[in-house]
Amino acid sequence: MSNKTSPWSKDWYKEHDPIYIATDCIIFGFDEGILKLLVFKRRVEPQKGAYSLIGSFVKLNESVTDAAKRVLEEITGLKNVFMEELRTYNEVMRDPGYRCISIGQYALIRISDYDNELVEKHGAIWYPFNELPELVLDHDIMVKDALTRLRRKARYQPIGFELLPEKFTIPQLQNLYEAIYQKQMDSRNFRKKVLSFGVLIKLNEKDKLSSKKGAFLYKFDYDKYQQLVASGINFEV
Amino acid sequence: MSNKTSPWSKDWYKEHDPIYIATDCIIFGFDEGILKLLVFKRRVEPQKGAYSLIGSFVKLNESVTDAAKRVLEEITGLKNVFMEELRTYNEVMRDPGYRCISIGQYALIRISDYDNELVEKHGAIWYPFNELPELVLDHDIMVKDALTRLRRKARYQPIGFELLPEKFTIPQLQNLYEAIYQKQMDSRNFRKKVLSFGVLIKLNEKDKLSSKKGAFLYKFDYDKYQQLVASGINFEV
DNA sequence: CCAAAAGTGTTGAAATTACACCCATGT
DNA sequence: ACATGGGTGTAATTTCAACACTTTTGG
Repeated sequence: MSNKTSPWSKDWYKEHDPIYIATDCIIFGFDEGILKLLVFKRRVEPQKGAYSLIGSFVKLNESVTDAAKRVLEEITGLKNVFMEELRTYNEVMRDPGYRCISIGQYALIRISDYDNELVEKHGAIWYPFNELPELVLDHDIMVKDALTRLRRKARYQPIGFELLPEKFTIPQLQNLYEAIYQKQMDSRNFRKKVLSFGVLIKLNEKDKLSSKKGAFLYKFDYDKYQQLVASGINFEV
Repeated sequence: MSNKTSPWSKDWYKEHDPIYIATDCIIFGFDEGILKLLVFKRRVEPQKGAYSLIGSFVKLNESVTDAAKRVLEEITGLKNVFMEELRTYNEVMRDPGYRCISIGQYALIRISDYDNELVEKHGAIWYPFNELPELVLDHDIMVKDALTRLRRKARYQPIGFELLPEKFTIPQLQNLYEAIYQKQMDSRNFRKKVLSFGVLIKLNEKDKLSSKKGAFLYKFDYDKYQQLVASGINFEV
């Protein structure tokens, strides 16, 4: 129990059952054309050596969102990442330690930004999505759910940008979508579609890392995007 | 605290903060062309007389889903209703009684089926969606969230059928969609669309309640629907 | 000069929208 | 006979999917 004084004058609900609340983060990254997930190798018993998602118990005086932000910053050094609640995992016996409900949250991070030293210090590892080890408890299910959500969400909201550096090329964006949906797309149609939304700003710079010709860099126009959303636009990719 | 014996040999998480968990149900019904919500007038202090959603604390030995089913059956007499988790409401100070996280769940029920006596006995009332009174705590937000979800969900999964009687007419179905989306639709296009999915079985009976000519009754083909979903079909309405 | 990735348009098919009249029947 | 809601088809538009070649440049 936190040793801060409680902001409630008394506990009106004493006759009910309190339950432990945890939050587990399904953290996606995108690097070298591969979708990756940040997992964590347990260094203490029980289940030492087993892989799990990154998570934490929720404290009495913090919201679930704050708890997730806290662990995320602790391990990656990043603030202000895109994060969204997935669902609760609330089966009575899901956790052998005690009754504990976990709230899954998935996060998208720019893999170029994170603090590698911090990540290693905490025993966290970026795993290619296709080569994930088995995870503890119901964390495998959480990962599956998160991918499903990411796929659905990316269809009608341009969240893909959260996984790319601030400046990116159209082919990079296409690679990301191909990694998310695990299928090839036609480059002409893809370009046409994403440009048609009018939320990409073409820059006067080229990225020459992946080709001799070089590809123009773009950035995402958040303001324009907000306007369009407000006006009720659809963003199916 | 429930006085059953705990299925856990010991509490491994003693040093963490337990929190109360509640679940609140956003219960939609459809009656006489109007989308309705089942709300509840508090008959005890605090906030006696205020309206709230129907909810319950989650017990140590029941899942959140079970808790929601329990209150739903208690109040409507119905089992096996369509219900789905919406999201958690987890702000630290959302409940002045004590730290309590609520898990919102929305349910769709056939308004023809519920047990009216039970509903009245519990002080519950069907309110037209457009005339809802103010609700306690953050329940107004839950309702708003649930409507948003219902609208999104109804676009790609035929959950509308959950709100209609087993046998229904196409005009009834259209009325429902018009109530959900608050806009008029073209009857020819609507009919074409819903029939094109091939999940409606036309019956040899007519419903004559709303017209002299009478409209053919249909029922929903759950098996066919499952097949189509398995084969990866899209159901945008 | 050549390998490798970037960039660009057109065409046919399919889906979506808009739109107006006849039908059946209870009163 | 008439008012009421049920039922039907077609044409115009838009969106989507398929498809291949030219450009640039570092090595």
